[in-house]
Amino acid sequence: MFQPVRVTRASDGIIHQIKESIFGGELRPGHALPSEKELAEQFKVSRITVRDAMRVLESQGLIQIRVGARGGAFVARPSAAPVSESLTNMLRLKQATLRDLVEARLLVEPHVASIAAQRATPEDLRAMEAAIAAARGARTSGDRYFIPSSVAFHLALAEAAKNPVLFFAVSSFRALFHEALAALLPADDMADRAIADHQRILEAIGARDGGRARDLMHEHLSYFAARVDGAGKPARTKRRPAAG
Amino acid sequence: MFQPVRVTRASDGIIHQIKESIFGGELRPGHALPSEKELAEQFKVSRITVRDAMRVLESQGLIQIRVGARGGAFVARPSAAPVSESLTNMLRLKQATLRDLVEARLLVEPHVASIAAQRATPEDLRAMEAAIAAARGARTSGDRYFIPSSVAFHLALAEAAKNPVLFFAVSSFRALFHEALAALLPADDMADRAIADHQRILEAIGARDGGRARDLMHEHLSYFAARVDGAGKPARTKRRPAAG
DNA sequence: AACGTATAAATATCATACATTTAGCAGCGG
DNA sequence: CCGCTGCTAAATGTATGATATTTATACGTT
Repeated sequence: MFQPVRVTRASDGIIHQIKESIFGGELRPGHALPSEKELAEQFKVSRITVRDAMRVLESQGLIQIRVGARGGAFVARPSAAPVSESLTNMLRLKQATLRDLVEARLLVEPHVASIAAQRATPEDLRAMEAAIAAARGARTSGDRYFIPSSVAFHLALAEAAKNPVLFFAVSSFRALFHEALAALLPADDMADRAIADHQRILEAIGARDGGRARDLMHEHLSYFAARVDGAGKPARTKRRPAAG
Repeated sequence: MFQPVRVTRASDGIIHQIKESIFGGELRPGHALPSEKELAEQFKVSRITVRDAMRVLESQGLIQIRVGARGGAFVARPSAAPVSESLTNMLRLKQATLRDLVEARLLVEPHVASIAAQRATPEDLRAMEAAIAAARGARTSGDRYFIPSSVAFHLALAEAAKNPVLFFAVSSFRALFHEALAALLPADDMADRAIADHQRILEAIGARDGGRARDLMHEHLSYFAARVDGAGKPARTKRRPAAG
């Protein structure tokens, strides 16, 4: 019947108020918050309590803290990193398998590719083109780790779908997948195949052929899934001892 | 060429070490960490530094902190809450629209339903059945807010797909959607419709008819999307002033 | 003009003390 | 024997004040 009133922790109240200010638009990305000392005075609490709140806001990716003169807390730009990290943490806790991850990607990314084919702007196409070019450059200069360029392509594609929800989902899935992928030896032929696949997907998107983009993406992911899939290996870089 | 060495912040090192212990399996869900005082001694830092680390770990959903005797930090069970909150934060920052959210759900959930039809265990079916029964009970007792029961059904269904990646995705999407939904007046007929839809989806899953489950889920989501979709309203409960 | 240095502002950390929460126990009374 | 009350200890929450580090900026020297 009655509701508990003021469950401990003053920092929660501070977190809430600052969040409201950010989401309400009073504090926009890039804006500086007052210093810890000033915040402590405004909220009528000690600096410690303010710092607790800042730590949480920072770890959630809402603010960025810089030390030194002209330092302080600044409202952060939206980024997939905290979402991705959060998801990664939970999947590790739950001991999700690579197979689970592959299944999710096969469900989401082909469809995202088809949407991107409908909505990609010229800038999006250029970004994807640039990612492919960077991958080629890295290849010819002998860099065996094509993963960063591969990530750039897929993210540019997800961006082209113009749906932030799907963008964050794709970003998060890929982060974990590539972490696992990087643990394997990156085979040379995989890099070449990836670049060729990306090029064809880009062409389909440029031609506004959503169906073909979807099919190509599905094929692309299936190929790499087969190469990585060690029959349900855990999606974690460090192997646990046998007992597990 | 060279990597920066020891970027400030001792608490980051503590966070890293504790994470490794958790992901490495040395600390399992439910296990208690040493007290702040003991941790401070082990890490050779002050209690403040330890607390900073604890705040971050707690906000990321890796540990849970209880105050009082027998209190302390305990390794948390995997939960979609932190992922969902993270995603919600970023979507608000990016001013994602309900339309974006609906698109993502329409892409993911029908497919999840079809997978669930293949993999649901008897317990899963019972859980879904129980969620529907709870919704009916709440309806007859005059509770207009059927949302919690609706959430329970969809989560039980996502659980039945036996893929933690998809489960977290569905959980996160739904959290934000229902927050927006709750801001509207919950119409009585919507509750009845939802319950009826859920029942039919459950039957399709029970009959192992993945295709029908997918179609029903798509129809279900489309119906509610149409009811909620106010032509691209921001996915946030509090409306910004006109200027925005 | 380039380089080093002092300075100031802010966060990072430390040490200590006190407040608050909460489980468990002991004691009292029925 | 049961149940309530209140004490107590252990842990986190908060406060205070001080020191250490980081870093942009201004200043001065060469």
